[in-house]
Amino acid sequence: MNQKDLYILLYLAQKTQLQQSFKTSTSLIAAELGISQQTVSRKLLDVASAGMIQRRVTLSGVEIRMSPEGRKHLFSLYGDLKHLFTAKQELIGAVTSGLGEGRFYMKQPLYKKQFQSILGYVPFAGTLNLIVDRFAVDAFLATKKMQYINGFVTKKRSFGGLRCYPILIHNTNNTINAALIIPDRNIHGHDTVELIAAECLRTVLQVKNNDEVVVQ
Amino acid sequence: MNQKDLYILLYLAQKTQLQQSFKTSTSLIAAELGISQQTVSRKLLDVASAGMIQRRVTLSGVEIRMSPEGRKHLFSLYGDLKHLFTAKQELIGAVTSGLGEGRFYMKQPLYKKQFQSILGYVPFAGTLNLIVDRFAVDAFLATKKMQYINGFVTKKRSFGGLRCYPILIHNTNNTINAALIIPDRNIHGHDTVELIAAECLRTVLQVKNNDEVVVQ
DNA sequence: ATTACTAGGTTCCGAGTAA
DNA sequence: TTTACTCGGAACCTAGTAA
Repeated sequence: MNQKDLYILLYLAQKTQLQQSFKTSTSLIAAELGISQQTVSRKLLDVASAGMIQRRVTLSGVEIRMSPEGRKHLFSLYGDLKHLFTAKQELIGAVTSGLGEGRFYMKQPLYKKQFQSILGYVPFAGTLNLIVDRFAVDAFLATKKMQYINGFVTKKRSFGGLRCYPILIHNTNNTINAALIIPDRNIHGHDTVELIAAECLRTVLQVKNNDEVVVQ
Repeated sequence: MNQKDLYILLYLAQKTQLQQSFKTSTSLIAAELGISQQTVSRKLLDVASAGMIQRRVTLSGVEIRMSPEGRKHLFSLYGDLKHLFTAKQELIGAVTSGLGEGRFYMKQPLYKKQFQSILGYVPFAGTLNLIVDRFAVDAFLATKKMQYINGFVTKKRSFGGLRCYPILIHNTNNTINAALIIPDRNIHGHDTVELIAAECLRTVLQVKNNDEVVVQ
């Protein structure tokens, strides 16, 4: 079967739920897929001759079933996608110096209270900054659960909200629960992320600037 | 993006593992996919302008990344396939009279012994025969685990092997563990399957000929 | 009403080649 | 070496229509 006809097979798989037979007509499929009746007729013949479906012409249209080969073909695609989406995602970053701002933020009681309830611990007063690939961050975070830390206002100034992703951070020295945070008012570009944990990450991981750590 | 270009996106998803960037060249992809360099160049432009990938031309080729939209697109496909393949499969059949052969077979000690070890019980001496859709059987059994019952020879005659699938059978009256068996020497067409259980299924399910039961 | 053939029009592909 | 344009030819799609 031509790779390009995959969408036809997917359509038929949906309609047959992979096992029931499906009574329809070429013009009905044509209307649903936005192509001509003639093309549907031809495509069904193609897909059937590739052994992907069983096709029977009746008085009132066509009756279609997925064949074992068709199911096998789609199952293999399913396996590939499953592998891609469930593979352990990780983000590699190099340690860099923060601006010392993190320490100030982490001391705010209204942040601390929220972190305690979301993460189960009060973070160490200081963040570990990592230089990462901005695109890799997007992809990595897409697979992680986000929890929002609300901003607030004090007499002196206002503090913005933060997106907080619980993660695991490790290098050759250690592995610890931590959280990746992205302030709404981001002082870094998207090439830098901040990590917080119950303890001082620099100490626990025994890292200095430019050392690599892995976030999972 | 054109539905037909899905195979390109799948190829790129594999190569990038959905998140890493992937340095390659149009001619390299062309060779791997068996199409021309020119077509690859055009397809990459198409897929990129559909927002599915991020593409950067470098001195030595192209660098490709999946975009969030591309991942979303594939994730939705993954979800569809997952739904299809993990949906609870069931087989509906109508009770019919056997030829009384089942009872004879079920009395053979060498079958009984194997059933005991595979199913955990000695089946009732008699089978319940169901008329089913032969294609639906294939599809249904494809999702089930098969266990083989060996044939054997006695002084009087030889007995063939059986394929045995542990299943759940139910109707409005009851639900019980049972097994679907398909003799290697099938006396029925593929339109009939035989079911065995610890007890007499006709009695437990309170069924007579033509009543419907569901096999899961 | 169907499916599916033929014919012609459109799209798509790839060889050549510019940048 | 690249990517990607032009353009001729191949592949593909759909209108018309037979069965």
